[in-house]
Amino acid sequence: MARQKSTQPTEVELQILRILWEIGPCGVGEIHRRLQEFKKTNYSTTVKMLAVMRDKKLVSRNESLNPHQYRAAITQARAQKSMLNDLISKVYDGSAASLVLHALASKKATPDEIAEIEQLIKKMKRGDKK
Amino acid sequence: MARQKSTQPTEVELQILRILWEIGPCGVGEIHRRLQEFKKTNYSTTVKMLAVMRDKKLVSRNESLNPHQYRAAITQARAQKSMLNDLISKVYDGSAASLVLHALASKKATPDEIAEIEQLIKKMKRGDKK
DNA sequence: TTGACCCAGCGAATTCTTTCGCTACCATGT
DNA sequence: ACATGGTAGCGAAAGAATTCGCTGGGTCAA
Repeated sequence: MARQKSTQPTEVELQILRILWEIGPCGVGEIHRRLQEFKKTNYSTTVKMLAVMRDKKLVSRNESLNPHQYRAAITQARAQKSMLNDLISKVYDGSAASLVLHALASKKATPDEIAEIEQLIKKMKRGDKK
Repeated sequence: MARQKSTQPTEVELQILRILWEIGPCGVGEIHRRLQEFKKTNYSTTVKMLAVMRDKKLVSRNESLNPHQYRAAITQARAQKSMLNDLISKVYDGSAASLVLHALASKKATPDEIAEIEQLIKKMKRGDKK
């Protein structure tokens, strides 16, 4: 009688994934060193988290190398989409549009980014017409 | 030596908040009944969750009424924004624009919503110019 | 009064998450 | 051979989230 595992990566798992996404496959040492930049946790903790994440299939590792080399088992884009869809359904009642409005209103995008968004919207409108 | 409280409402808390946002202030019974539509948890559980949420200031209640009347202590818009910003910083490296692109690409918006988004973008561009 | 029923709450149990202590295995240099 | 330092892992502890059992309060009708 308790809670069920979330389908999404947790806080710390996400921090580790972000490191792997940024620098690519590497050993525990490197991951730990990066983690230290904003967390003061023990080396054992990092090793353990990686073990847990292996159980959850969030990372895989190559044991033939020494030290063992870890790599993210999911792409950043896929994780982002998954978490975004989660948020949309759980907090925005499935309305992606109202989320977009909030996002645009609160954080300002660069002109380039705005242009990109406009392009996408044009494309969507064409798609709708047909 | 463990994890720190998240600043965001949890899964169940969110479900309860959504009920309160939708139907407005009400007693535990009503909340529990709505909750049952997609969760088969005990009445005690609902009461307990509301107690926890009161500790966290997510809800408040009026005890002079009988049964006690609960109301959300945060608005839906505020919660949405807060969780959205969380997601942007944690998973999108602070780039609201790339989140917007994902959101628009994966979920389709209605023409009306797209028009609204276009309006906002126009407004932003004018703002930038000045 | 007694039973049925809703309301309220405490404290414990369970599961997930995060953390670490302790142990041990290599290398490499002294 | 022995200390040193990076690597690896297990098992336990602590905290957070979620669940419920049990208890006791009212109200209302038979």
